[in-house]
Amino acid sequence: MNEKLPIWDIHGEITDSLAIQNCLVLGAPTGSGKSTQVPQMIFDDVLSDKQKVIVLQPRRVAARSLARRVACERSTSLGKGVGYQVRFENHTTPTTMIEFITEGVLLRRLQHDPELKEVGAVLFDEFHERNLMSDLALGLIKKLQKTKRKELKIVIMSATIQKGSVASYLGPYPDTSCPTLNSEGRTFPVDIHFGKYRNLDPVTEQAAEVVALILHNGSPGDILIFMPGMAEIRSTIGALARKRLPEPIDLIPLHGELPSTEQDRAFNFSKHRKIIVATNVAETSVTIEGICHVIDSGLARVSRFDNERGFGTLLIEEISRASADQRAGRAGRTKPGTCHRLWTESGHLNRPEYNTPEIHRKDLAEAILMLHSAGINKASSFDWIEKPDTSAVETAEKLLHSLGALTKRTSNNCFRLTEIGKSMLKLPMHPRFSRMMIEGGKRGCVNETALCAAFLSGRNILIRSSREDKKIQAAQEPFRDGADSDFEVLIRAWQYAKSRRYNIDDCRTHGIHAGSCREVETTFRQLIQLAKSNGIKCSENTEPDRSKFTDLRLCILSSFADQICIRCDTGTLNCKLPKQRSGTLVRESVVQKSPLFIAAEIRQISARGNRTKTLLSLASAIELKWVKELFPDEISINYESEFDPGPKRVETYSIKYFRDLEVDRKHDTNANSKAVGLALAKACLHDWFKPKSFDKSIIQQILRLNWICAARPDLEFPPLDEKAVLNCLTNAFEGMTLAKQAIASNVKPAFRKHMPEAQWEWLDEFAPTTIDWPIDQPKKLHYPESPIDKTGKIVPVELHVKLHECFRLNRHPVICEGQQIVRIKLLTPKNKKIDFCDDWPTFKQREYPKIRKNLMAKFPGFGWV
DNA sequence: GAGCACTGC
Repeated sequence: MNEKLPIWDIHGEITDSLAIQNCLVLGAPTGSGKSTQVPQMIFDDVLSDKQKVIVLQPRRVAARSLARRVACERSTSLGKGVGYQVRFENHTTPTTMIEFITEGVLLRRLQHDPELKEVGAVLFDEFHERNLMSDLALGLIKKLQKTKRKELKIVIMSATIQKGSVASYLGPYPDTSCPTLNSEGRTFPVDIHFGKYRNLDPVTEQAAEVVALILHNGSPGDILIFMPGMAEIRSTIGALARKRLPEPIDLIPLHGELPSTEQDRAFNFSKHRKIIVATNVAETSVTIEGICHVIDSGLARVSRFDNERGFGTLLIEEISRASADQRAGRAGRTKPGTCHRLWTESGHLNRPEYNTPEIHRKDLAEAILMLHSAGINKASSFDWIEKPDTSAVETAEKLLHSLGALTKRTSNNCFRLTEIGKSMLKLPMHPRFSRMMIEGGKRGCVNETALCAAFLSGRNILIRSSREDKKIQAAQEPFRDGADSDFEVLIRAWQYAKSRRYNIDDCRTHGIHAGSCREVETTFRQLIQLAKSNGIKCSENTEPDRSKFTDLRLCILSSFADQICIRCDTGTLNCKLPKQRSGTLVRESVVQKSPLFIAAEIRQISARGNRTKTLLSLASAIELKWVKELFPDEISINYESEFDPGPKRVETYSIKYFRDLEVDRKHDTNANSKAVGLALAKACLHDWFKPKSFDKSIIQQILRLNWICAARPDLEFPPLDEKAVLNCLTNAFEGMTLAKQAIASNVKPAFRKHMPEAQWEWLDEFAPTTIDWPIDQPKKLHYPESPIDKTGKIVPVELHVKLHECFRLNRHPVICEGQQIVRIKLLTPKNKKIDFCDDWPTFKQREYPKIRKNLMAKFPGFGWV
């Protein structure tokens, strides 16, 4: 034990508090010693003998190194009194009393040992990170404490803690929080500088500028720059290389996809000042000693799950204030430091206080399946620390249902675990992948599906090649040759790496990450072993078999059916997907020729100019007949007729749909004459052509009828709205296929049939085409385009007439049995508008005298009275 | 003329 650490200042409070209460929230920043000391305090001073302490860690490295340190402090060997378990590594024995384990391990353990009988306390370390798995684990452990293990201690340890929220969640009664204790950290002060104004230059340039400033000021110490991604790291390094700096520097990129040998450069000694340009890895996963200055772009790529569309997005977002503080803290580990934030102090206040917890950002399918294994079949009513969105739960349940893991129960609207679901739970991965392996068992290709599952759950094994890496691209060519699936490329590349015993140089020249390939083998072996022990048929030879590659693609189809893609054309890589989604196949995919494929990976990313792009990757060519075989009930055929504006004719197709996605279209000669007429009618309304007979008189008829419908709804005329017009035209065009025929046709009889002849006669009475006039011929009436204005009033019918022709008019003209006045548009003798008039006698008396003189002067000889 | 953060069973 190390009693000099700050956490020991509150040792008594911790032990006293846990002696009377079973929950404790402990706020303690980095350097307080909480992760190493608190587990020991609880084991030594709180629990009775033979009760184990479990310490949950979000990362394997942390679990490993903490266990080593604590074992050392207690002078025991690893696995005896103190141990750790992470995936692929178990350094615990029945005598291990303090266990550091990762979150996934705990959730797996809960499946076998749901009561955690030998455990006296569960400690959640780094809880502020709010990983989905730790939220889920906490929910399950809390439930356990409320039911079968009332004496079980729960301790939440966190650097920054959302005030009160965890404590009240764990509170013994509603509205009563569990105790909260705080400890001091042991770090040095960091001087924070904000931008003075909003700088619109790229953050990469700004960061380089700040580096130059620090160097010119002569302030010593290494510099850590936070950027959102690889591209930005590259351009920051470029910007720095172009700058004239007063001293030689060592420029080091640092991100998760870098091979570990290159990552080590950040930790190794350098004779020059180190400038490390890093992604978020350096915020939590990796700690570099000796950093004195942090330059923070304030940005990060954040993945979110789009529940509507069912795929992930990876967009650049502004980090939270808590995250910015965490980044700043990286400058104060060895001595006082500085942090330069490339945003303003007032902008800082607009940022969210904390990052969005994973439960609101991730696909919940795996978590919900785990809840089912704990007997909780209604995820939405589970006691989460923070409830997931209803839509997220529904999306996940739908996916699990479509994978066959859940059946819908009729009563209660709950889902229930199926036998398939139970065997899926035995495999540690996303339900989609486990479903694929189970299908592999049926089709005799477990090895191949397990390998693909390993690729999907691990890091990318191929080095992402940029433009200049022509050599690497050429070296990868043999893996790509003749492949029908991007998984085949990965399998061949992995086989190559394995045959070279993961030699780093051999792999690198072929564009392969040796380390990632090694991990794939470990995962693969674990999956095969689990499959075997769970009764999934495996072949003895674990080498991937080329003759199984077609079956493999069938398995992929069965578990990714909702990610079926069809190419829009051969010229572009644009594709359509079910649910009205679309995306672009990645250039490097080998599936360039197949019109139909499955994309095992879909994600939306930020593209140039604030746009986003949906990328389809890890593609596998499939055949339409496979879809019919696997999903016979989800294929439908529709006969559809469409007007083709090229040849100006209607073409008829039989169209096959998988769900709502068009997957096939064939010309069909068995055209339905009504459907063809409808297609012509639609084309006509879209102004592709106009029948000669569709003239002003018909349009006037439509306007008159619609006007009377609005003015006199009591008369119950049937309106000629768009739908009715379409119907009339459809009838008129029935039996035709060419625009030419339609143009020459007479549409009038079809419109006449819209209502009985007697009704047309009434229409002439109520809404006549003309109105009698004291002199000359009757005058034409103009009916409005839309009979009702914005305020809901009837728009009057208009009469366009020269003012001097009105003098013999005694009464204002009316229509519709005298109920509606006609609005007169008064014109000069030269047809220029003078005014509107809704009451002629009054106009004549009041307004006309005012304009008479003027009219007389301009237009003499028109008998102005 | 374009395009990818980090974990974990």
